[in-house]
Amino acid sequence: MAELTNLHPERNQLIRKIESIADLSEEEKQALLAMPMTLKKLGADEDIVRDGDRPSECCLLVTGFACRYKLTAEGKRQIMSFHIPGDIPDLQSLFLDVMDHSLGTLVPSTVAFISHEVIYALTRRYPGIAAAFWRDTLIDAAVFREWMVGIGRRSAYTRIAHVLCELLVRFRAIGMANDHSAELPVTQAEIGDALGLSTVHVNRVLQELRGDGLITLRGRTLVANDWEGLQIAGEFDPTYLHLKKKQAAA
Amino acid sequence: MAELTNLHPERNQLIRKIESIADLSEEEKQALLAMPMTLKKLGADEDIVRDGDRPSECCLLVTGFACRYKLTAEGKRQIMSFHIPGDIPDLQSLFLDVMDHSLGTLVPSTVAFISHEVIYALTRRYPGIAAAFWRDTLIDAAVFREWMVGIGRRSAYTRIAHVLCELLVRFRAIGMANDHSAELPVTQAEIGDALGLSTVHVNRVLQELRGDGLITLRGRTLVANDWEGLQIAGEFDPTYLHLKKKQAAA
DNA sequence: CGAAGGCTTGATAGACCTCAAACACAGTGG
DNA sequence: CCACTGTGTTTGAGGTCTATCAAGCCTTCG
Repeated sequence: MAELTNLHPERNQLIRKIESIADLSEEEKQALLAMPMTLKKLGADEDIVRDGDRPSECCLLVTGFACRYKLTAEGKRQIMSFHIPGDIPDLQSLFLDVMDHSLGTLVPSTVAFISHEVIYALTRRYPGIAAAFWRDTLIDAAVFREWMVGIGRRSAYTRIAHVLCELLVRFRAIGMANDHSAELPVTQAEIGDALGLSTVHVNRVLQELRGDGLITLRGRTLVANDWEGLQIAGEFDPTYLHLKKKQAAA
Repeated sequence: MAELTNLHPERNQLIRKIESIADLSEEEKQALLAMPMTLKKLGADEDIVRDGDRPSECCLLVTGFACRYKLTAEGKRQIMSFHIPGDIPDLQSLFLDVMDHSLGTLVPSTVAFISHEVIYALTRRYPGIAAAFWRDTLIDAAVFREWMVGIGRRSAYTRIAHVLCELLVRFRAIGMANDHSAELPVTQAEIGDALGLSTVHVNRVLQELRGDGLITLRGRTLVANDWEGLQIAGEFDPTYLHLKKKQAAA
């Protein structure tokens, strides 16, 4: 993934992401780079698509950070996934006409919209792109499964260690983390909404993780002081991310 | 879906299932009916594929009941989905080489194995089949999302009411439930493992649901005495199942 | 009929929640 | 430059939902 043209930084993000999970031919890469898309800037905490919508385009996250979430009847929020630049968080809308959840930004972000028809055409013409996109949605589901185990069966301590591991690995895969440190784009409340915990409890467990020497967390900067230990504490095994070899752990 | 040939009951299950979520041309139906597959009978609580495996075939559930699950380090089990006849629970193995979870039966079942190559060939030749299968895996993910909300943010009472609703609707979609009653193929322990609850607590909440006149449960027979009320109690909205119109609620 | 699995019940404990308030820090505006 | 505001973090004190442990009971089925 060395020399991507710098003409379309938003497309390069996408290529980098796809190449972290699948192989593309040169022709397929060119086709992706040529996709028509319209850019849009958004502030923090803005919805991109809402539960109940019937979108006719998919959203590529170019910069920033986003999440998918649902609200319960009593107004509680469950975040179901975090998304980083290069992700197409609502790719599923290609075949599921009604949104069964919402997609929103967590920090100021830029997104690119690509019409369903363009994507259809691409997948019809290039089986490799279809396979890569399908695989992407399958990995999505794999992450849901992993989170479900955490929320259902693991302690708050383990769960929090686990997301921190996941975020670090995923940031590394797109070059947004050095070694074992990264800028966390999420608040403690958002971590709570993702893991089914209260903000207060997240805060206390975070202190415990610090006390155990696993992490330091100053401002938004997360450092895994003991990467090995953090993985063990979080029962973290990156297999479920289905990254191509190199990108994985270490 | 009136007159399916009775020559291959295992294939008809599949067609019925696919037709509950997508449209198939006559030619595509014939292609599915012609797929080579090998049948196998299994007892209760037997694994079909295991975490870590690299399967070269997919499994079609013909009769019985199955679930996908993971075990935590301490040996706790999280069930991530239930599967009914017609489902292909490990379709994701088509593009994710390593299993990140296990698939097992809950009652004596028959399954049919279809090689990945056969499915590849079919999806390459028939875009409609590819779309239907892709859509199936996307619905899978939609169910994961819904469960995540339940486990993370809803009370045990709501969660249990919710699964009961889901099971009833899905059984109805394949003709295995009359009105608002069905044979539950799961134990209370399994419901607990699916919802992140202990067996004891499942039992107590079930009694509460009975006490509130929402259900009766004698042996394995579940009756939703108050279907409306049960849906409200479970905050159940079948949209996330993405069934084609007719099959949905009522 | 006996065994085995599943269901039910009671008592106790603990993980995590809720409420409430104080603190820290960054950005805004006078 | 310094109050002023707003978000996010931290701390304290209960409270509760759900887990765990331990029996007893009921079906089902060989």
